Amino acid sequence: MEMDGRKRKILDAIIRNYLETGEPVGSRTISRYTDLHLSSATIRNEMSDLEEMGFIVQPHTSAGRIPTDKGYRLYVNSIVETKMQKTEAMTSLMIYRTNRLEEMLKQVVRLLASMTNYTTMISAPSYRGSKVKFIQLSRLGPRQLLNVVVIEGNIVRSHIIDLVTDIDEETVYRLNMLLNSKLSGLTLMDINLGLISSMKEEAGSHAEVVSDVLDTIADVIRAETDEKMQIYTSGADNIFRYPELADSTKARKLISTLEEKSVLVDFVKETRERESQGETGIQVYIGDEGPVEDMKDCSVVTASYDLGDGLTGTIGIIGPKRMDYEKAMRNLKEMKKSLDNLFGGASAREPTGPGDRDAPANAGAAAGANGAWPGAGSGKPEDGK
Amino acid sequence: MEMDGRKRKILDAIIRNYLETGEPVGSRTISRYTDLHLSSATIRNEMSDLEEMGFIVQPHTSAGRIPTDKGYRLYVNSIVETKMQKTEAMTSLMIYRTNRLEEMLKQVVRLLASMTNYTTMISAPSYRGSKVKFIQLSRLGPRQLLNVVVIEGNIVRSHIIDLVTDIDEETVYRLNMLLNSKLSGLTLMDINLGLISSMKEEAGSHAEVVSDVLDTIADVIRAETDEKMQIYTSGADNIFRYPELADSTKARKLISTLEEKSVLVDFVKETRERESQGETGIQVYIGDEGPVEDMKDCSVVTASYDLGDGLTGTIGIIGPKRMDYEKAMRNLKEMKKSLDNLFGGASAREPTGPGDRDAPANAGAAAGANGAWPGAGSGKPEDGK
DNA sequence: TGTTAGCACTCGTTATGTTGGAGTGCTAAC
DNA sequence: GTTAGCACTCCAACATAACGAGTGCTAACA
Repeated sequence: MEMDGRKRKILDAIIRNYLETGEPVGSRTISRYTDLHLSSATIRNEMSDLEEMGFIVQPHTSAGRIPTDKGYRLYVNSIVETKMQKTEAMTSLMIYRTNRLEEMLKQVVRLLASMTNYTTMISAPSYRGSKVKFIQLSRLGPRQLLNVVVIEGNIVRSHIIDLVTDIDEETVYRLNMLLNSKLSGLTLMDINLGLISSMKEEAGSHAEVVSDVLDTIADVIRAETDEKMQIYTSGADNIFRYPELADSTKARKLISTLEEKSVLVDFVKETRERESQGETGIQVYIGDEGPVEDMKDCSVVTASYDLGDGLTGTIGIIGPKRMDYEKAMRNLKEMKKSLDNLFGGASAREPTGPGDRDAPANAGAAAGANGAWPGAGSGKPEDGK
Repeated sequence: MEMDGRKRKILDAIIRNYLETGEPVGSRTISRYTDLHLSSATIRNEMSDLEEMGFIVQPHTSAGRIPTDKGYRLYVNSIVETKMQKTEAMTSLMIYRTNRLEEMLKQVVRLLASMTNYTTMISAPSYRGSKVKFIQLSRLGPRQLLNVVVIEGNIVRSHIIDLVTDIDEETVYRLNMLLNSKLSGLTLMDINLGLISSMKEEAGSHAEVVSDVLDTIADVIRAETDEKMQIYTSGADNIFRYPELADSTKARKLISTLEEKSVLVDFVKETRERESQGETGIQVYIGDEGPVEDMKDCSVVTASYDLGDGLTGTIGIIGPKRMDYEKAMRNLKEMKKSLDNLFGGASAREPTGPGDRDAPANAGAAAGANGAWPGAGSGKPEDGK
């Protein structure tokens, strides 16, 4: 069967109507909703065809039609093709100046939730590609060391190491030399367990201490793997806006899934995967298309963001299948843009401000410290209600 | 009206039965449920009295009775008096050895949720009473410093500071001396803004640098105030086990409250408050008794834990009013004990090997990792716009 | 050949009884 | 003081009916 323009229009009308009401939509509604000026009978015929083609279904006999995943997919694709080309101007972020990336992420995700009235998620940026800049051991006591690792992008990780044997300042000094010469400049991915064990051998007389230190560093690396990826969510209560998700069985599963953020990592992975395969921009997972079984009644829209210095993460919107895809994608796109530019996207650098912005590695800290959020100013959640 | 033993037994029976079923309980049920061997008619008379006294109510005429907050309160008090005296042996924590305090807290709260089938919360330990142990500035570049603050209990906070003017190693060294001599040994509460500003004056030629550094430290302190207190929750989906909380309006409010963890801080504060007033052990908030308006259909059971070194926090169980108070209090008490002993209750302090000591040390580091993100103000927050 | 009007039919929703049971309060008898 | 009995209330469950939305089909029409 062929998909002609009229069928297309009718399908669009059905979906759009269903997005608004959440109720199955009948032929009569469409007959007047569209500018096609067709009688309900004709529409019925077409709907019958569309059902046969798999774009819509009846929840039960003699009810209106609702879109299938396949129908949604077509709709989303058409949005991507048409509307998304003319990207609108970025609305500026209403993010208060904060000191911590963590707070910033929470605010972003909260803002997005209040803008869209959907549940939202964001993954903390992972910096697998970033290089080790500086390692320092300090002696806190005869058997206690402070280990600080600074990574490109000015990420700092610090641990305290308790030793079994005493250690003196001299040894600490030599260890510092060894660690910096061996490890700086390498990415966290480069510092694999193989390298670490070979370094342990080289360590000679202080093998034990080195071993402890390296184990700690290995912990740092391990802590940044996918399994431990930090994910923040917001607006979980929004699912109660949509009756089809709000019945207690489904809601419970969803809440549980959102709380157990580990499964959300699958969306981050999947998004990263797709992006690496050339698909770029906004990803849409409709129902079963997503990697998470318990979210098959939902659609998820995701995008990757890039803070620079290899710090990339994923931000997403989770809603019912009848979510307002267009708005969601628009909001997400804007948010992505804001994040991409946060720490000095090439065009967004402002030469004003006290900080030394020249060194690229500086950008993150400088921007954050000086509160030079791009376009801090107006920008309202659209359509609160 | 007097509260005699029989009334007491009947009230107990009513409450216990209601805890199990969630349904209003009638006189006939009680007549057989108890070992009083009274007819339903007699029970009815007594129930009528109990209602007059305010311990139970009828949800509607000719329904059974359900406990009021006052009734619950009496019941809880009786548990405290009788059962809780013989504290049972602590069941050992099924917590995997983890490197990060954060992970540990999440596991605790998850474990407690799965044990009780209620929603649970835990506040990250605050260390307001802890002393500064060690401050270190390291020079990363001509205008960039790494600032590490170690606090008693091996909490580490590190920030990167971007300066407006260049700084040399010599100055960094002198600054280190100044900071350590002035600040170590003081608690975070002692280091108030007054002290900081007086130090700024003393700084002399490097006033600007000192100012930057001290501002950063001030930020660290500020970041540890109540408003920023970290709270973890788990088992939010458990509210759907209890129909009286699961209708979409209430559930939505609750989910929203749990997500917006900031209001949960009120429970932490309240618990701390009560403890400082001599009340000790387990706190129970029934309905309105708690500080949070949106949780008036819930009861909350809380306890403080103490990891040692002044690191104290609060752990709590959130459930319906008909929660199994006895079990909740028991579980909470055990969990509290486990936490109190975790990092070496007096007896457990022996250094039995590096493994044991790892936990506390790294726990601190984890907290440090959180604060490791750049963005502690570099001093001159001229707002970019 | 495509479009439309009309009609019978289905099915979910809502409103309206109807009934049974659980529970109460009251009273009188033990 | 306790109990049995009775009338009454009210909820929950069920059945029934009315209604409306929507469909599929057929026949008529342009």
